[in-house]
Amino acid sequence: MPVDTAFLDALNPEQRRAAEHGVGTAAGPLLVIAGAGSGKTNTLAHRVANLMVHGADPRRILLLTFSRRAAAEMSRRVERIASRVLGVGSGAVSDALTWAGTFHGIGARLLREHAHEIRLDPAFTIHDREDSADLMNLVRHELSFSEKATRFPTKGTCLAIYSRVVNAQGDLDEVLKSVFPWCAMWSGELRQLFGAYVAAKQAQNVLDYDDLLLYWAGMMSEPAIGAQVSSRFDHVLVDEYQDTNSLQAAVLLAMRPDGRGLTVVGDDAQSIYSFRAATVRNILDFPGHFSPSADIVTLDRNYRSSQPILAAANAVIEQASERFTKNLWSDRQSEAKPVLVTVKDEADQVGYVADCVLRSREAGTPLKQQAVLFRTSSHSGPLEIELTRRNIPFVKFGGLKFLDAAHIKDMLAILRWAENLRDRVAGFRVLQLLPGIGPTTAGRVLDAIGNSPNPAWAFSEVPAPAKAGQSWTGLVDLIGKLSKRETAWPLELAQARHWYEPLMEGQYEDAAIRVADIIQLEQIAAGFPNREKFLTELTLDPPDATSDQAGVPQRDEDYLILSTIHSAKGQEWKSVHVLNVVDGCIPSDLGTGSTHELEEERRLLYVAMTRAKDELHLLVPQRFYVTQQTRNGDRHMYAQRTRFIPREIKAHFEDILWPPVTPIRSDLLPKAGLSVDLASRMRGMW
DNA sequence: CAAGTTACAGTTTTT
DNA sequence: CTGTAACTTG
Repeated sequence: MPVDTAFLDALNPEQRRAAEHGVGTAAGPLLVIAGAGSGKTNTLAHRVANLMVHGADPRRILLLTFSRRAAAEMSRRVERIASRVLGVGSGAVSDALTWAGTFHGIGARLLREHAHEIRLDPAFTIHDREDSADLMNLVRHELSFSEKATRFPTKGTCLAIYSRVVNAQGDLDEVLKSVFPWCAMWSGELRQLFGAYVAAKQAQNVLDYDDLLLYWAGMMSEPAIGAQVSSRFDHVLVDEYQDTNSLQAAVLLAMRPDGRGLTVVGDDAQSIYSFRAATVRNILDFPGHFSPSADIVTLDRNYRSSQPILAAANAVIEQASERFTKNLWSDRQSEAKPVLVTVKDEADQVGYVADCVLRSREAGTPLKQQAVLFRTSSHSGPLEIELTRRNIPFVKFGGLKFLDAAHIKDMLAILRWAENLRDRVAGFRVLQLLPGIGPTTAGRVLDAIGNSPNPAWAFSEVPAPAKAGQSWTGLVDLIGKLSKRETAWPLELAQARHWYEPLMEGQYEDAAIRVADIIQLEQIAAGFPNREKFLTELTLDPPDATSDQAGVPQRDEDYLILSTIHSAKGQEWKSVHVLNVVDGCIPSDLGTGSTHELEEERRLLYVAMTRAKDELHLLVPQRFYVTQQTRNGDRHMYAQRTRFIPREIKAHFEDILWPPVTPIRSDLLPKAGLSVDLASRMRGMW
């Protein structure tokens, strides 16, 4: 049957090649190297649509993206293209494209569906990083490692080591030597700790982030089950492949051992997640995994940025010691070079950004089309204050989240404990909400429950601890009801709130605000079909924006975007400001240890710069505030322009000083000007 | 011995 | 504007 593929005419030849690759017959593996702004999402969406036009079943297409937001965007685009061509009603396509999500999210779903085959209780709950660290801490104390004469690594470090070993599929001693050399002396203890940690997770029926991948990989390595799982899909497409780690690659290869129907898309120049064990080797080694090896399509035409912005970004990435992709090109001519703005300090930096944002808005660029990016979340603090002062609405991505607030975590812990009474971290938190119950008592109660075959019953039988007040019976009652699912979702939350509210009033001064947050949580909960889905999705992909008004952004209003560079991945704006383009921030002084880390910082600047379409401002404060770890407290530091923009490439930028200085006539104030200048330079040397 | 209280230091990036 | 450490109190 002839198929109408006129919709592919909108693509350029390379994009079209990617979209049409191996359609119809069983397609061989395909690697798409897609530079920044090269229409990657669009190409992938066209490919999916084209597969469907040629008869692929959307329910048998697995689409692995890096966030739920990216998955939603992809579904939306596929929907728009495919519904027109296939002539089906609105929503029909994206509803059928059900297997779109992150590796972790898809892993969780597959594990629940196949739980019985791998002897896993499908009611498992998922620990986020902090929960995992708490459990690690519990185990660490049980093994008395906290009482070592020389300091044992903290819970966070222990978890980081564990996670690294799992995700990089490495050997503990190797990982210690290369990434955590200062912990190498603890190798034996760590091994013991991790063993106990794994045992604790299993006893409590909880999985951490890494387990979602690890169990998935394990499941795939059982020939019978693996074949069954992979046979559920005809096509597997992976976005942002440069940011996957070795464990994810193993899962992927197990899903498509011969590479049939497999497409991966990525850009090694934008690899910025190696701290999460992502390895650029994945994308480089991809073609060679198969025979014949995978086809490669390179998209190097940039549709996003103006030529001068692109030239500057290329100049930055060109200094990288190792590179695989070609320079991007664009025919979006423009006179405006990116601007390198030198300002005195952070206060001026913030003033410049606010002025500039408002000016652009007056000139017709809505706030939503503008973004301010920064290396670390805390760098935006002063800006947030200034924006609030000037009444400029904004939404911040990355950093502290709605879910991180203590009262929200309390509520979620109640739900999670009810979902899985063996989840010790959740129970530990909930029990200690009661006045008079501390770690020891909570631990005793949990022991009584955990050892019982019927935890819910065991909990109702636990004698009320002497010091716990009347709230005790309330809690037993609440957990009983919730775990028996006597209340319809999402009313459970209101029920939990009624128990929690009085306790909160004793605990917090601002209880009223916090109650409002919880009510907001209830609204979010209403968007999920049930408790399990709610808890799973929320831990795997928490709402990542915080606005000045806590919670969700005001829908209709215009607002400025603030984002960490990491969270800006895949996005674009007309005008972009990057804060603190200064050695110590970019590269972060924590990231200059190895050339490996340094190269990643360089790519980070590249990613930030390539988000801009028409206007790009890099801010260089000469003096900035650091919070010094130990002695002397906070102090100012004299900063230098980032080493990634050396003198040789400065010609790509327009250099300006702000606020503009009116030239001082040298015959009037020569000495004062000179001495100030020298003094700061002297201090700047140290 | 366990809980509560106070003091104090600490802050990359994220599924 | 939080988590931990040391101290005080029941």
